[in-house]
Amino acid sequence: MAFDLQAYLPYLLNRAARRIVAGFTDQIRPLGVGLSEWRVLAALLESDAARIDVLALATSIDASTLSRLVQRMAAEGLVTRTVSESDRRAVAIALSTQGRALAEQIVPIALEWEAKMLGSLDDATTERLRQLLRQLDQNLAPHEATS
Amino acid sequence: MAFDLQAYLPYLLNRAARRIVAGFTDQIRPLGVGLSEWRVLAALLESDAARIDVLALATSIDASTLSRLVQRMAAEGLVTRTVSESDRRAVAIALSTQGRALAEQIVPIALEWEAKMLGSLDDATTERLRQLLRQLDQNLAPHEATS
DNA sequence: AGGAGATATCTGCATCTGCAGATATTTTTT
DNA sequence: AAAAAATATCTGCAGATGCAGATATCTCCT
Repeated sequence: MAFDLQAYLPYLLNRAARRIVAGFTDQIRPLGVGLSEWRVLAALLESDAARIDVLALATSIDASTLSRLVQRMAAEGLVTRTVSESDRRAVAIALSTQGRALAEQIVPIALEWEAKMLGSLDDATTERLRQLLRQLDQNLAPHEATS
Repeated sequence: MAFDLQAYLPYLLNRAARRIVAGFTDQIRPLGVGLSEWRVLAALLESDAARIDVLALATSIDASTLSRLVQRMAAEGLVTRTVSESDRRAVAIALSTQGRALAEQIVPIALEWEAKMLGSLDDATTERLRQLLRQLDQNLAPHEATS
């Protein structure tokens, strides 16, 4: 049976993904955050006061996981949790001053790792890669409800 | 602070990877195997009677995880575990008849998902992608011991 | 041969994660 | 307005995973 795991694209994709997660995570651990925390911080840098479900979408983290994560981050003083006025089921998550400082401290590290991952690829290739990854993601999207 | 998580390559890489894992895993679950089991089966299709550490390298699964995984797969009758003659620390893992049949049953499903992921990309682009992913992986490799 | 160090695997443990099912609140139906 | 359905978050649970530290065996040096 002909099957070459080492040439199988989903495997290669996973391998590269795990690799960068491992390296980056190691580097930010001393700052007291893991990958998921960083994703939340990064997402909040863009749109502050986001709800859990919005954050879940932005970070690709499951809402239940995110719920617990955000609780811990709030306890650590990185974010604030405020019950929404208009919808008391919802919680608005925002960066605290400390959280923002931490996020801004990590951004350059994240960019370093992106650069390290890309190595000597030129800008055009990088852009092509970004486009390809988005395409793959879209091809795999649960279902295109062409409503 | 300018940072766009949605354009950040490591994130995109992870997202695509998780997506295909989720879909593929869902599809093979009825067969009683998860992603890791499949990786082991696939690796064994190529080089039978591999040791744990070799399998760990081939599948990117941690040796301790793999140890437990292989024990379970042996209990399920998918693989055989044989203490090596020449080195009694080592264990040779091989596909059982049943394991091989299962592996060969999954191969076409795996290829389907690869195709689904690639969508309408032509062969040249696919090959380019494969090359890029390998490049990224190499750029991130722990350390190039150019011994 | 005897011991130090390397190697292969296994076990303990602590964490992360996601699904399924609660709970609380809002919106839509009737 | 009451009931039904939808929505946002949270909790219970059970499995996967990886690191660190055992354990067993082998290799090399003296």
